[in-house]
Amino acid sequence: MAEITTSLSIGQVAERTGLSVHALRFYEREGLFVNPVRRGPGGRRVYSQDDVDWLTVCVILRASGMPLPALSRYADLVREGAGNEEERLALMRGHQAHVTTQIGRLTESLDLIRFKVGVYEDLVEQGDAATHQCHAPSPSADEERTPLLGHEAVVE
Amino acid sequence: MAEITTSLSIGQVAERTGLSVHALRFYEREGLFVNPVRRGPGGRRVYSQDDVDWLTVCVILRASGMPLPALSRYADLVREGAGNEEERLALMRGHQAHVTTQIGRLTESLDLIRFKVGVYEDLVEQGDAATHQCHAPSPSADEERTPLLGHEAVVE
DNA sequence: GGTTGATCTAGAGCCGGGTCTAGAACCTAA
DNA sequence: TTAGGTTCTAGACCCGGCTCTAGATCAACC
Repeated sequence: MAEITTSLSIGQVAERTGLSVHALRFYEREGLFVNPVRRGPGGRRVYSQDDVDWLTVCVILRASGMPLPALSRYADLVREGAGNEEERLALMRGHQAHVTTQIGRLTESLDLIRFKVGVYEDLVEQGDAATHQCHAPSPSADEERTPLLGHEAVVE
Repeated sequence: MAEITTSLSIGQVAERTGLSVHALRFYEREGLFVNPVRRGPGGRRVYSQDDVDWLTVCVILRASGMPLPALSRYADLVREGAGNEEERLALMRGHQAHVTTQIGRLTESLDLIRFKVGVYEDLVEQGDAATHQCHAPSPSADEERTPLLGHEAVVE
């Protein structure tokens, strides 16, 4: 119970959230804060630990692709207080679905990428062998077709 | 062996790649094509099935976050022909790493999102119960702290 | 009192990745 | 032959999400 309320400067908040001071002011303009940012003497912004916690959540949601308007809407709901949990739930579920499909897409892409990495690993290995053993021409045509994932994938 | 070489209009290619005709012309300007796009009488673009295959790969790589300059570089390497497989490998491995860490980040974010969804599900359920049974006050303060992922997560 | 360094505001600029427009040319089909 | 749809080029525009600038103010230290 030593610290009543931590008060932090914009620079300190930038440090501990990983956001730039510019981004912090920008987020404020965009209405991403739940509580209006307090001002100290001289008109400087004063942040609390709660602000940092909230921003930490924001950073995670942003990193997972939540657009600023959604984040701003979420902040609105939280600011309003209890009673709108259904809407918060809907918002979060929407984002959850979004992230889940995004992970799915990336994982699919990774199949292709791994396939290509495998192909080039083989080619490089063969190339090395040819260099050292002084024969073995490059493997047929440069462009051949190989089945992958149901459709045909060109091996470039 | 019926079709010698498929020739497709820009509209047809747009249809089967999911890219817009605008995007196709834009990609061409950006140097994303391996072979210069042929022109038919009247100066119209003529694409082959190979172009479509290549574009399909491009679409997947783009969807997984490969930036246009990297894609353009990759196209350069393929255009150059055999002999630069090490560099293609490096490029693909770089992108693989990128996608892998991206999936990791999203998965982590999903933990937070799922947590929040759970919290709101509970709150909504309690709210419903309160509505139907006509008592049970809202669960303590709106802002309480709950441990999640090592750091403290605010439940808004 | 002077010199840093952090902060302030308002607004401009930038980057990635397209998207759209205008005005002309071309290609069927009726 | 005329109308509709497609395509052409060059270049402007847009959107999201910051980032940076200018010019002023403030706080702290020597």
